[in-house]
Amino acid sequence: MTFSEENYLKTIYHIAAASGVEVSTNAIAERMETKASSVTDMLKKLAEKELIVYKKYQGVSLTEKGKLSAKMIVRKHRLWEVFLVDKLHFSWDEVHDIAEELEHIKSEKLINKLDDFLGNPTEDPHGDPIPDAKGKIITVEKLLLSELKENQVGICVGVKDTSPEFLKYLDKNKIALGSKIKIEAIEDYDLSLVVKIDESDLLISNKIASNLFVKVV
Amino acid sequence: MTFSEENYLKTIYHIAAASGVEVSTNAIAERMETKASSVTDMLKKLAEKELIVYKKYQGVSLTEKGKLSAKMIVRKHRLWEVFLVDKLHFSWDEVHDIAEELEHIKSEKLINKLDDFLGNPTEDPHGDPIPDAKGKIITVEKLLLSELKENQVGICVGVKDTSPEFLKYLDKNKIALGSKIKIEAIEDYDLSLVVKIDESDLLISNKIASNLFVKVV
DNA sequence: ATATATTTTTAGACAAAGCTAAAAAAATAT
DNA sequence: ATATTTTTTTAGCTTTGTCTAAAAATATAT
Repeated sequence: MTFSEENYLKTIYHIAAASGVEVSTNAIAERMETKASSVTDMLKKLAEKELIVYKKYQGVSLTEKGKLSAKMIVRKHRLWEVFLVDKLHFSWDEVHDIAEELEHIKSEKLINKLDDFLGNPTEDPHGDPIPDAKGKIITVEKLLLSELKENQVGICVGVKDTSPEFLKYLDKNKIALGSKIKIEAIEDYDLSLVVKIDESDLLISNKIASNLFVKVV
Repeated sequence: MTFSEENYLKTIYHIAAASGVEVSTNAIAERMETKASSVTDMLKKLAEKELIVYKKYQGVSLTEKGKLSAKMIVRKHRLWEVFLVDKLHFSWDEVHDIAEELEHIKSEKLINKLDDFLGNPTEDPHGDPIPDAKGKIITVEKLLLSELKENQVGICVGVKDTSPEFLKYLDKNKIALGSKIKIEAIEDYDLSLVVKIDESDLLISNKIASNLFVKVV
């Protein structure tokens, strides 16, 4: 499989996971910052290889084979992210682009040895689950911080937006995976929140709260 | 720089290091298992980018810029090999192909952090020197085992042939970097050697001895 | 010194993956 | 129900890196 094929597969996987339905040509094009015509070409190729089910004008879905391939790419991406953060001490906002390259290294033995070396982590530095060697994914049920009510307490378990900008904001405000977040007050007008992060108070916007996953305690 | 350009540069670097003179189109083609016509095309491109000096029919040499680029690729290759052997416990005959892929990952920060993580090694698992971040290479003077006289003692510091076949032969016979090798006798007829590896006797052919680097003690 | 052999380059094709512009299909609006 | 808009596909072109076959340059041998 080429890098390009792998990238398409991964993109389709992510969009499908988020939407649940058939994935449209335009959705893929937008996400990959490419043209719809290029996407159509690639879809034909992936269908030919039986990695996706494709009917003209009807959008695509992954076959079992395609889904497994996609999960293996995601597995590689997330394991490398753990390596970069835990072993090489990169910050969580720096690792995505490098992992985008590392995820294409082709050696099952390598990735399984890396998995062991890292202690078989189940989540990457952003709280996203890491599929195991068979593609199995353990999902923790989690809520957006914006879904909590006043006085509820959550533990930060992941981020929805993984952009460097958002991650840097979190660093700056001492919010990390594992942080205890209590909703002190919700402002009706703009849905902004007064929260207690571990022991200090902070005012955060609804936009921030809508991109933070928490597990209610 | 593309993967392909990097591979050409690295090949030219290795051939030049071994021969010292201009590198011929055919030598590159042979080493890369490609056709001379493909090489010619690429040479024009690399010359255009001022990575090599190329005059038609006269062979090529690396510019300073090209040499530094090549060294950085070699640096990455060898550091990844150390990672694979030291941290992931691959054997030294397994790491070359994976490192061929990893050497193309583009992040200076990554490679420098990896270097630190590995303890700034100066040699890869085959005894080859690892260029530092500036391209500086520390070379230990070393001899081929086949150049020693009877009763001389050497420490194995590297291999000339890095093929899996040769490396597996060495493993099988308990020869590793650091092994103490004493020449007990040299057979005039075929130049085969009776040697003492650490504490046990072994008969090895001249071909083996011509691929083992030692430092005389 | 000339003929032969080898090496290198050129010319022209091809596959992969992208693009633009135009055509076709599907979705939406009146 | 028809017209308009949006989405998707097709057709044809570009670039990168490869190839084969033929031509040109260089090296070798007689």
